[in-house]
Amino acid sequence: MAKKSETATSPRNLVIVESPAKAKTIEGYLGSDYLVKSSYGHIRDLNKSDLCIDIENGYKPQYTVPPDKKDLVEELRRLSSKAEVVWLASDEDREGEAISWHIFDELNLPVEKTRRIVFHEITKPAILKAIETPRQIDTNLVDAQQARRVLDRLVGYELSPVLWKKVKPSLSAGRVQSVAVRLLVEREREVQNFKSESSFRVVALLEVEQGGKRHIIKAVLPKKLATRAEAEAFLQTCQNASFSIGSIEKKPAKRTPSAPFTTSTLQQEASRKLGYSVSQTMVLAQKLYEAGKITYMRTDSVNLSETALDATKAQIDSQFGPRYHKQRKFANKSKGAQEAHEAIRPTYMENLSAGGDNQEKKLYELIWKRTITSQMADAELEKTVIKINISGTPEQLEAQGEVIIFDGFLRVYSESKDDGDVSIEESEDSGLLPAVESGQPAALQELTATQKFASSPPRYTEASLVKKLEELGIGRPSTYAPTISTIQKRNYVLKEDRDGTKRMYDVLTLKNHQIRDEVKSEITGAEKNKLFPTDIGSVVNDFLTEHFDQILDYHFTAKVEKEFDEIAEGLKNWSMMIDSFYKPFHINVNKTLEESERATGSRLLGTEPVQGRNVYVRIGRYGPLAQIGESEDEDKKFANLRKGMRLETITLEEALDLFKLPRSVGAFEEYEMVIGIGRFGPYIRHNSAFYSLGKEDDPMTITSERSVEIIQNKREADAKKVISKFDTDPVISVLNGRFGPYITKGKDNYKIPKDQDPQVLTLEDCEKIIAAAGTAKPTRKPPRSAAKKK
DNA sequence: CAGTGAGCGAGCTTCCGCTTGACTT
Repeated sequence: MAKKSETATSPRNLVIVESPAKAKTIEGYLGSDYLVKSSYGHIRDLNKSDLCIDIENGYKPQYTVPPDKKDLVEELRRLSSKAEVVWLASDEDREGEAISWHIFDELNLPVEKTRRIVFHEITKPAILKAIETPRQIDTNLVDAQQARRVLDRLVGYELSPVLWKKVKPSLSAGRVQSVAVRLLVEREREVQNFKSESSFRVVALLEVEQGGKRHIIKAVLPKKLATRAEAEAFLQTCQNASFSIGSIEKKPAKRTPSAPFTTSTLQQEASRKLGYSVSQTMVLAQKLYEAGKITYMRTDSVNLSETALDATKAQIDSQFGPRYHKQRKFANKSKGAQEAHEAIRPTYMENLSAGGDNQEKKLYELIWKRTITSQMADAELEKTVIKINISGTPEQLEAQGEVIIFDGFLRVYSESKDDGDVSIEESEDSGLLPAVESGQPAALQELTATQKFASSPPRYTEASLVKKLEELGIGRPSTYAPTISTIQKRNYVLKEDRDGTKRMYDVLTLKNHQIRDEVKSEITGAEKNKLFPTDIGSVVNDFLTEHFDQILDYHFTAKVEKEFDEIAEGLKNWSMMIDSFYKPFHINVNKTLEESERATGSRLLGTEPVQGRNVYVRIGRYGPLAQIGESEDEDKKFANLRKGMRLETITLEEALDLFKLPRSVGAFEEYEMVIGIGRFGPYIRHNSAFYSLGKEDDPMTITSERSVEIIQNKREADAKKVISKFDTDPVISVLNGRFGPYITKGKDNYKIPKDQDPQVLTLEDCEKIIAAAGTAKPTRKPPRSAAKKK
């Protein structure tokens, strides 16, 4: 590839796009008369440190070029002054139009040499066509973006300070993040309040004869039995009944592939199939994009270019045969679809594999499969339903079978479903059923009625939250991942695993005309990588929903989006739209600041049994706490809530238990041993030293003897810790650590080379090792506190 | 690191949506 030098033959045309990877591709299509540069997104914005909106003057925004964009803007200024024509080729959506306008405005480009062009796929014909049909900057669309920008700034920068005063410093609120947190808080409450009702599900195994062979059919009773008594009665009816095949029904069915990936569906599938977090998926996709392997990864379009459709067809024809191909054009549901990009797809369908490491390869494979299958034929199935008669009751059992007649797209890929999307019936294995005849007898092998508990609505994962936000029209492909990380950074939300609890359930079995009764156990409610609202998240949410219900409304974004569309169509003036929002909003902000109580999430749990004083929980300066007595009382007592405890769900008993620690378990070597629970778990304090309890020790019941044992074990381990000390240099010593022997000097640690014996190292040996490591970075302890610092 | 829990209030924090780098090994 011949590299163009811009100084040698200064090109007459400067094209500015948003992304450098895109610039590189396009330059290849356009020949030497064109220089293609990237703006790297927006080149200027409202300054962070201030509101930067002139409320008195039609909400005029004050834009600044951020320091890290100064050089870039200067370069674009220089190149554009030399060029004869500047082509502004940012994306064809609201933000893209604004990016072009900001460049135009900031660089003072003369109108006569400026052209606005757009294309929604990066193919040569699309680019050339765009060049042939330039237009002017659409100022209505730009105004719609300014309205969006100004509204978000006003909401974020007026609401957040209310939280600093009324809840806690450094908190934040915004049109997108606050609704995301609300979804989680409300779902968590649904889960907590869920009363799991149980019913009995009946499954029968029946033996039939067909073609001289015996087959087992699995059949279910379509309706669930509400009570144990009903289940028992049903089994009794079946106890001496005879079974026979009733009707047999066959009907064709089909399955249809999904549309190609958008940002949100890619995040969901990568989460379900590969276990990637939302941000992990984006980082990997970015690498594939930069390497030219896939199209742009931040898109809400399901559209494929003509080029891509042709390439996909060719690939299917050669790999699977023409019968497997079916051209499909997918359209976006939202009518105001801002189709700036294509769907996410491989740039070259003939690349079956791509990506630097294993994770990238897996993601690429997912994208390739999803793209290919979107253009493949339906899978054709035959569904069979066999009804089974029971003598002595009109109830029938039902066996379902499904046979794939033609696999179609299933040959490559089957999409997985979110939690809760799959009903129990669908998830059952339903394969081929034997070719029985109506009236034929069936012999009951076994019939069970199993108690099943209804499950609560599922907690959100990162990806399912993104899905929900997208459904509500909240947030954009470029912000899903950052939003998810913001609400975690603010400590509104925690992503974690939770252990389930044991639950007993009844199983009634009918076999050999005998009914047997069993109690079995199962683990329920275990969660992996789910989002849980924290106490602070819930308190902030309740405060905001109480005082700013308009902003927290799930349809607020949809409502303002409609107005932005009207601005874009020239039907509405943007600053008037903002004004009619801001005036009442601002009054409400001031009213809330003046009138509302501090939000602490305080709850009165009950009274403590000895003196009958009130027991509260609330958020204190250092987090959630329990309190005995009134805040005015001199002798009130406090205790921290422990990890996993929540203001909303803690009981009086659990709160009272918190006050039982620290407690003394007697004396040892003339010092008291005190049991407590600190930041790092349960401990024994003895002679101002701390000893951690083992996992098997319960701080409430641990004995004096066991405590002494723990202290002595720790002392022994510490004694083994020091291998050598040197009198001449007390800073240096050889120690035994978690990862084996090492040398320590002050705060720095050094590895001991494998060929040296740690036991016999002299001070000189140590100094040599340190000097050898000298220029290299010493192995440091992981910076634990770094994340907590502000 | 194993506490604290308010208070005068300095000076700080904060939004959403475009897009990638990089102090070094």
